[in-house]
Amino acid sequence: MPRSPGVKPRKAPTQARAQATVEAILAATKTVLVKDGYEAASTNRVAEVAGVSIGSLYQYFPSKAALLAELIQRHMSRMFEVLATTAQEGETSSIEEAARTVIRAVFAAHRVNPRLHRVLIEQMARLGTLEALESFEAQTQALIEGFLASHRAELRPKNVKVAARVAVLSVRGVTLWTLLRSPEQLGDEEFIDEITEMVTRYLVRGRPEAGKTRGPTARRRAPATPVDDSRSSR
Amino acid sequence: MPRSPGVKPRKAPTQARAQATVEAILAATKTVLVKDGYEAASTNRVAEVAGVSIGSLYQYFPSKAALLAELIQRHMSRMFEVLATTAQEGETSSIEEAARTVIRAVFAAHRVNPRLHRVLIEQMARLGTLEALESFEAQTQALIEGFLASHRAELRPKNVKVAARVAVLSVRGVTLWTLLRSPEQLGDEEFIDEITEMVTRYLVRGRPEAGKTRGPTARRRAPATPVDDSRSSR
DNA sequence: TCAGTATGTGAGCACAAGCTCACCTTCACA
DNA sequence: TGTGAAGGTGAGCTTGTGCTCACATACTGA
Repeated sequence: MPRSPGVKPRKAPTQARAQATVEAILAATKTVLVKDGYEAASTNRVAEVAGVSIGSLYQYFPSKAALLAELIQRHMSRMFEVLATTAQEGETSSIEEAARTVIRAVFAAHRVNPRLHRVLIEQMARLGTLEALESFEAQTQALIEGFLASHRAELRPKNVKVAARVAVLSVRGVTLWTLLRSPEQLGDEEFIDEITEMVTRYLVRGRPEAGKTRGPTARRRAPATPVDDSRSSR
Repeated sequence: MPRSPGVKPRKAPTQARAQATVEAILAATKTVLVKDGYEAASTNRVAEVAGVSIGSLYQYFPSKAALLAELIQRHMSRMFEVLATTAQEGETSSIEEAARTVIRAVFAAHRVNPRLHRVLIEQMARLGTLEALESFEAQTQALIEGFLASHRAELRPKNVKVAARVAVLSVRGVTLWTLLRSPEQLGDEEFIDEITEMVTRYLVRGRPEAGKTRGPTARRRAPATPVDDSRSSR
């Protein structure tokens, strides 16, 4: 079932003009994807919205899948940067603090243009093995493993590798499933805190009963969603 | 983007002969889905594999989506039964025991024909709002909430509703993401134990340092996968 | 036995997708 | 200033889809 025939860009644009064309195509892909979903996002439609001829599109992307692959690729890179940055910032703080920061950041990242995220995730599942994804997953794994290793004193599980795997998979699983099934919860601070609590309790040694209670957990809301999800359709 | 036009069965088969046709069609759908994925699963193909004319197919299913919807529907029902049964069995045991049983059962259920599961999940994401799913989600929520409420003495989080939501979402998220990204881990007992540990630590009050250590956690394997995934292709 | 309903058939329609290719335009640079 | 490469065009081919419909056959019950 996993095919992925010619998912790589056909040729790289060298002139600025061509670069602009490629960007226009990708931007149009996003737009159409968000507006009409994957099914309706025909290459002809994308080209039209990009204000570019269908021929030009196929000059740079050998197939419709390649379009998606590139988008996913870029998305993953940005995601990893967010992770790397926050993880690095948390290098000196406790596991709990770091976990909170990272989880917050991940949720926040998914609040940006959730509709696009959704489509990308669906397609990730569909495209099967995609090196971009594999490598992202591996990098993330390594990153968190490194972090946990450097906090071994505080860490409860004896096996760092397993701990990292569980933590990464959980957060990713929860984030994506939340995005798919109840995206509005992506901004629910109480929910985010609870996820943090769960992960922290798993990771940290000798956690007291009440945890670091962060004030009354009245239903707070995350700061105004940084929506890039402008002109959402329907 | 979420459409779902005519996803309900067109008419119910009354004679046994017709019932058989419907079953053949659904079975063929599964087969084709597993073998060739969603894209390649054309209605013509399904009818052919089912040994039934395309007209008959459309007699009972108004659209291709209806086929998927029925499959998902049935799948969800079975899933809920598994949950309900194990949860009921665990009614008298500790949260930890119950959690372990339920999580084990869920993972086991996903080890059966993972390829089919995968396609169904992908389509779940795509079909958007599907009452079957909503209702399943709600029922599950209620079930776990009930269980936790009846174990309030042992429960750490003050808010039962939130606790249930977090637990359900986590387990579901992890299960599905594992299925999608590393299905081989569905049989990794150590992994399952760790997930259980995580959820338990979140749910249970005053958990000791080492937890109920279940012997050396050498990499054990789940009992031979109960594969119905026969003649898997490629 | 036989009307009337339930079930089953499959050629083929309507349509739109992905993609090609023969051709034109713009650019870089000797 | 001219030439080859890079960039861009879009009519239209091919393919295969989801699905309909006019019809044939099997079953049921009076």
